[in-house]
Parts: sequence; C-alpha cells; structure tokens
Amino acid sequence: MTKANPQSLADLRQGWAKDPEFQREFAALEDEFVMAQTFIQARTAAGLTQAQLAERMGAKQSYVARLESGRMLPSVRTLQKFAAATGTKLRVAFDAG
Amino acid sequence: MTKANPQSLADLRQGWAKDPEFQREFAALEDEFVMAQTFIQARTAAGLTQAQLAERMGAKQSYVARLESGRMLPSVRTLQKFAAATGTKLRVAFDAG
DNA sequence: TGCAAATATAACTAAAAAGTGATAAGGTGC
DNA sequence: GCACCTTATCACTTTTTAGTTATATTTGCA
Repeated sequence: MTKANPQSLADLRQGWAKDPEFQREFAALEDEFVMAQTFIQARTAAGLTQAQLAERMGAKQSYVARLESGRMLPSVRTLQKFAAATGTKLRVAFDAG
Repeated sequence: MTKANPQSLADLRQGWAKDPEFQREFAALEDEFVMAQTFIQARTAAGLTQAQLAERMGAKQSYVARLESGRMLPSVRTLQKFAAATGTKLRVAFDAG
C-alpha cells in the first residue's frame, strides 16, 4: 500500500476525485475513514459549511471537523443529530452478506 | 397512546408480533427503540442467544442486553463489532427525504 | 410446580466520545 | 502580500459509553 495511506482525511480528499489507483486502494482501507467520508458527503450535499452544520447540531465547528477527520467513531446519538441537521434520515442496517 | 407505550423493550417484545394495533402505534414511537429493535432482529436472525453473541463480540451477555434495552446509543465501533459477530455488514446512510 | 436456559437490571470502574476555546493551516480573491 | 472564509488540530473538562460482576427476572418445558 503506497498511495492510499493517508494520514488524515485532508490527504484523502486530495487524492480522491482524481487518481484512479488511489480509488482502487481506497476500497481496501479500514472502516475508519468510511464514516468520515459519509459525513463529508452528507454535509456538502446539504450545501453547508462545518460552522453552519455545527450550529444546527448545537455544536461547534471544531467538533464537526473532528467528526470528519475519522479519528473518532461517534455514537448513534451523534448520527441522529447529524441527520436532523442535514435534513436527512439516518438509516442503520445490518445487511446479510 | 395507550398500548404502544412500553417502559422497556421487554414490554415491547410482548406486544409486537401479535397485536396489529400495537404494530401501528409502534411506527409512531420515538427513535429511542429503533436501534434496539434493529439489534434484536439482527441477533435473532443470526440464531444467536445474547450470551453467544456476546462471546463473538468479546463482551458479556449483560452488555448485549443493555444494547437491546435501548437505554444507550452505542458508538459506530460497537455497531461494527455487532455486524462482525452476526455475520452481517454494517450500513450507515443519511437518506434524502 | 420446579428446573434450566435466557434475558434484564443494578452498581461500579475504565475508556472513549462530547463539547469547548484557542489557534494553526489551507485556500480564494483582492 | 493581505484580508477573509473555511477547515484542521491541540489541550482540556464533562458526559456518555464500554466493560464487568453479581443478581434478579422471565420464559419454556419436563
């Protein structure tokens, strides 16, 4: 593993949309960043900055940044707040695989 | 609201599979028990007791019971362990609408 | 009813997340 | 370069979850 070994999600976002090799390796990465990726996509899809989202969640920008950094795996309570703030509906499922 | 006002998930499981009125009212309940319901369904679908599941998660039966009680909203890390233990794949999504 | 398996709850410590303020770093346009 | 907006990180306290032991309660069945 060479390219897809980001130290932070900032690195990840750099490579992501551009490099196909990066994208392939990304699929094999740990789950750690998947949640963060989901957050970023949901927030940007809602057209919000971190500060705007934070206010809607009753939190601060620094907390949203941490959520999106992938260094923490939040609780379902936070997922629910996030969903409410982005006008989406949280879905958690355990799919047969 | 009369019937669908359980104090615990134990009450809930009583009514659930039998009473159609209960089922209707259940849909209107808060999110509080949704996660617990999801846990119970995934575990029973896997044909496991709480103790068996707990062992696969590297935890104790009492912890699984607490998860299924709905009094706590666990972290995504716990959801991942749960998925691994039930042989399922965790899906978390923020759906539009 | 009585036994055994399964589930629920309580009480406690350890670990992790929630939450905050300050500040650094990145990018954009002037 | 310099503002300005946005995102990232650090350091810290508070709150919640993780994890355990012990025990009570429930459930199914002989």
